[in-house]
Amino acid sequence: MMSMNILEAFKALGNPTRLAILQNLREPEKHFPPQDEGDVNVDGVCVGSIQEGVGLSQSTTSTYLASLQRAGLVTSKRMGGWTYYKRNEANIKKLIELLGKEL
Amino acid sequence: MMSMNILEAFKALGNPTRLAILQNLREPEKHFPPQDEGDVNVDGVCVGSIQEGVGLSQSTTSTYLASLQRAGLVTSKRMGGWTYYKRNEANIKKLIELLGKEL
DNA sequence: TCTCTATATCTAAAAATATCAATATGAATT
DNA sequence: AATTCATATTGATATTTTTAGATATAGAGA
Repeated sequence: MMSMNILEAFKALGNPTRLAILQNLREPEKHFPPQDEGDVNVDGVCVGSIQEGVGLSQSTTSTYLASLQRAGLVTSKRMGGWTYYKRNEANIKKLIELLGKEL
Repeated sequence: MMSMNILEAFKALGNPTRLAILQNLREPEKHFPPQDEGDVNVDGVCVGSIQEGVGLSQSTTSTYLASLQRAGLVTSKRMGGWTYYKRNEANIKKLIELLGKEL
């Protein structure tokens, strides 16, 4: 299990789009359309759907998701041609606990 | 009382120096020298002492402190020629609670 | 008033980030 | 194998952040 790093998490979330992505992923079915393959609640949301939500280019969206993943805030799962991203709830919880202690 | 903004807090703390300043201010007497006027625990720490700790220029240190203050994470008090900065514990608590709910 | 001393602000340069278009990759299908 | 679709990566530019030096300000004391 990844050990969370406060600074890296802050850097990733200090951007309005990346913060919004993580927050929207709290209630996937509320913010993203249903998917043919993969349940948004179970498997995560594909990059294309996330891109529509944020209104930025495909490449920027992909880069942002990679950044959130490096910070340990989301996980990705490849299924066929799609990549599904979802929140890493365990790490987010860990981060909040860490903040309570060290911030 | 200022209402905390998650994004602004993340932006301010997504910098290693600013994060370290806030963390060092948790235990002022452990990280900063005693002051002739003003108790580091009660009144806060003057800019000069904070600057020594971070090893950056006076102007940068002052700018960083202003940024932390705009984000609601510290307060400042002017006494004579010195400005003393201390943590805004109420807002920091509020921020952590907000993160627990909204992040 | 003149001069220190501490801090804030202004200006400018260098470094990092944001962002997109183009291209590459990889899986599924024809 | 050629095509298509979704995503990742690369290359390039625009914007923001970082950072320091110079200057301004304000209080304390000679």
